[in-house]
Amino acid sequence: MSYDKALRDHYLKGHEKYLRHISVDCIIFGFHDNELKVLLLQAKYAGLWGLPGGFIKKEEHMDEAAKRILKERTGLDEIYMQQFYVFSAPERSTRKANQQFLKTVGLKSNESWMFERFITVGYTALVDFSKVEPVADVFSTTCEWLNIHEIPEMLLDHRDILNKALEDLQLQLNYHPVGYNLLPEKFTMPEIQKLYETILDKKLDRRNFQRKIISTGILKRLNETKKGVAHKAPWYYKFDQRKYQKALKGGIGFEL
Amino acid sequence: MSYDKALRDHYLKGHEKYLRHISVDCIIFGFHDNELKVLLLQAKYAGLWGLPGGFIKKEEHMDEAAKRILKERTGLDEIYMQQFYVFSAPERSTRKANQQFLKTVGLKSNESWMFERFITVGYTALVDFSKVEPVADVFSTTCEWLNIHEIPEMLLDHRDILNKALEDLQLQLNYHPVGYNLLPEKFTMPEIQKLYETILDKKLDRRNFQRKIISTGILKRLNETKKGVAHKAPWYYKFDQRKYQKALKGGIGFEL
DNA sequence: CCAAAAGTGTTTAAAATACACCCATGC
DNA sequence: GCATGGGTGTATTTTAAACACTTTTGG
Repeated sequence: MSYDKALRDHYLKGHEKYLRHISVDCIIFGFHDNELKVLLLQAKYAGLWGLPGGFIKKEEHMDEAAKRILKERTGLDEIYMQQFYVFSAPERSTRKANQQFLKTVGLKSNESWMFERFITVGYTALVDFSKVEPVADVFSTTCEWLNIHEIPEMLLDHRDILNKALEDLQLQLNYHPVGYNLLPEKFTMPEIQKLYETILDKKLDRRNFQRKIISTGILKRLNETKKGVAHKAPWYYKFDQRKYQKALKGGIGFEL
Repeated sequence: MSYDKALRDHYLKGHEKYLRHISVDCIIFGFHDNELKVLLLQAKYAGLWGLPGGFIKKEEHMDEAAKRILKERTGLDEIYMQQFYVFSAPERSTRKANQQFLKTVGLKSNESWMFERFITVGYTALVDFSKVEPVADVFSTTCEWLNIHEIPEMLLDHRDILNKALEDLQLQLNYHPVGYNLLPEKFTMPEIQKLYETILDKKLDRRNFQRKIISTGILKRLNETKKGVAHKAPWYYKFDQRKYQKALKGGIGFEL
């Protein structure tokens, strides 16, 4: 099936496979070069950036749909994802944004389920930047990591969704351990501190941070230090998987 | 239009008015006789109890749908409602639960949008028990307040939804002021304390509670005490609307 | 005047914050 | 040997928890 044929098919018959009116949008966070990144797609026709998203199959759990979408864009599997909010303004999915697109596939706006109203559920994922191989979807020219502080204009209400996800992430930080997927297997104390500082967008006291993160018990110090730095070598740590998973469910009580 | 005609119509043509596959369920909490109550409906045919729910009109914001449903069951307007979770298991809305119902309206299960799969969004509301006049919907024989500790068997996954709502409410207590709708216009310190104790399901220290709740600034003490009690008369308080609303948005930081 | 329940204050413990000194490494 | 940045400890402040005595009111 040719590219355009497949696309036409999706527009005309996608509703036989997917639930109408509901979509899922994923906010995929990564951490690299001491910066918080988010994975975005650049739309073919508008040129604007958008969140990786998709639809729910007729017999699929919404959580599974989110994971499937994540896998399609990143190749990653087995990632913890969490819904954080439903965006339901009737004017949020405007047909205007897709007029260009419509022409190319030769459809009228009343011919496709894709131009009906959509309510979207936002999901967040925290992933290992280095393990991601971004893959664009059929609507997009490219899929890339963008610095959280350098986000260009976005499609529809995606900017609002991203902002809400960020807020949510900052709140999550107080209840759930964060970092397992964002950091490499082993990491130093300054590295995990920088991650927290980046997410919270504020400086933290080095010594108090260390005391608190240690007191949660989710870290294990390795018998190994970082080499090749022009100062005292920091220890490597890794997450204690058992306690980390326990904390993911039960929560940890600390504030920063 | 006769009752059965209207119902048949809803089953056959409701999808022209409402979005398919998405519903809203409301967990409406009230406080009375020092007990936390929840407003439930008893289904006509199964006899089981269910949450007040409904659908989203084609051009309606989901928040508006929730408020409309609340109003239909309680008569109340202008109530703060909040989405707390989306329930999306594909097996959650089973046709089996509605077989009895099907017969009475003389429909086959593949004839109505109502028997397709539904994803539901949970909303919570905290309302003034005394102002509610419960009204059953067309699927139910009765609409009543039930004590949170005496909930009978419920429809579908409604018990899970209720449990999640309760958890959410307990968490909310740490961030948002609670009580404006649950308590009468003026109330005493022991009364609001009892409310918090009921929601959290644990005893709180009288003196420490008072100090904390006062320190939030959301209360104003009136120049009036409760009369006719065989002991020292407690002061009446009311909420400082300006600060209460501010705290609703900005949050208040305290734990109990 | 007594029982019941509210008002208020103090002492103690724990947690968060601020801060200072020492140590290892590469240049 | 010195600049850089990490490791560790301690004093201080703030917040939470535990607790006791006094006050008011109806019966």
